[in-house]
Amino acid sequence: MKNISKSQSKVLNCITDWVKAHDYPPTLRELSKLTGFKSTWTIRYHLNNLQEAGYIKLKKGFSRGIILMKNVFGIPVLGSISAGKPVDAIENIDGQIDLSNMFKDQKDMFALKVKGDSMQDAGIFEGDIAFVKKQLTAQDGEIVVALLDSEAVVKKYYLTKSGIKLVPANQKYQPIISKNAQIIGKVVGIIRKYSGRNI
Amino acid sequence: MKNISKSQSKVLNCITDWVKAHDYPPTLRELSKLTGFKSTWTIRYHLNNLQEAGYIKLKKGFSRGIILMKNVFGIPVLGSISAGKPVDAIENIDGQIDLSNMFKDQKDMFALKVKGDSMQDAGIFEGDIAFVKKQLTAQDGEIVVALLDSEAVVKKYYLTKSGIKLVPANQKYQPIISKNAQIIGKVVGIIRKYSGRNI
DNA sequence: ATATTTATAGCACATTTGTGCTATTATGTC
DNA sequence: GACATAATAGCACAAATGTGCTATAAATAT
Repeated sequence: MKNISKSQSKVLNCITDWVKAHDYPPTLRELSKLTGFKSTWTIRYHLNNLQEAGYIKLKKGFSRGIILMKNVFGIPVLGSISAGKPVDAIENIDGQIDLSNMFKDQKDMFALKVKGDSMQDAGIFEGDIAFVKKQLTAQDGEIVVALLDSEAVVKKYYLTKSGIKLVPANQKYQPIISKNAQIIGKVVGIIRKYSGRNI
Repeated sequence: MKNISKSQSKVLNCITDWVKAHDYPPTLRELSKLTGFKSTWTIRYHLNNLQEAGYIKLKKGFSRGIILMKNVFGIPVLGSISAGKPVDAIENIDGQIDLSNMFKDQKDMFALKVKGDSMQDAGIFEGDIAFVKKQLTAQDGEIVVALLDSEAVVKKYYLTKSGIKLVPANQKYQPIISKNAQIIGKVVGIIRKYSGRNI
């Protein structure tokens, strides 16, 4: 991304602030008030430049037709932290996590609250939220959600001659081999929150 | 939430669809086209009812002043899955995960890509993204990010007479006691993606 | 069958909003 | 200092947009 002038970043910051607060973009005149620039033309001037620099996209003729390119709700991912420097030193930022886009493809996705400790050794604990992509088949070694005796279980999947083998990641439990286990989906990710509720 | 009529849910669905596609709410006339209702008054009629039912909030005088109460980008969380019934049977939905709001309080938050296997037994693996809330102190037993010899480490925190004790969750590694370890923040959650990149 | 409520349409109007143009002020550059 | 360029202001205007009102159709109750 090109670097931008002071005025341009002022406008950009006002847009992101507004979006954070309202969940929708501002109009030219709202930006005019926020930035202090008294002419809508000045705003458009900067908006056009911001668009050329790749920071926003403008929809002609639409009110509030400003689309931010950088996701507002992202969280910075730090690559490394070194002593002395403050944590928010920009140089260390490795990327930006956009939680909204983290598990896109959402129409074929659902989430499941994990019960029990059978997948403990795979780092999936009781209370974790598992993100599941709906599919009826799986490949060996993938972690799946399967329907077994009208109960949903999270296990590792293997296909054997005698049927589907569902392997827990915990020595306390035994693998299950079943001919009528039904695969519901594949676990594509998990999320865990250490304090407070997850939902 | 109150239950709503067929027309009302039609309008609501059109709004959510629009927001998913555009990232900002529609105008009355755009909704008119989407729903097929030919009068803007009809739209307002339903919008007012949707507001009373608590599904949206209307900002008077603002163009596109519709605020959705349920987060659009949420993923349904299934409480239980039972045999026979299709996965998306609505009755099973336990809640809705709103990833954007999952780790709010974002100005004091950052994320960190976990390196190494020292927290393996706590279910934190290499490659996981840890969400960290910036703070300079911690309580016994909490998982913290600490600065040790100009390197950031993720460990369990304990305070002892001889200094800060940082305990890994892996028998392969030994606890570290240090007088000049500096707490950067507390790990409030983790997220893991099983295939593909995380950022 | 009649009355009442609910749902939809149509239209006029004031306000909001993006657009286009010209003028003025700063900021450099030679 | 003269000149060119960038940045800001002001204003007029048409299109978009929310608001308010009345009329009509459909559904429901009496």
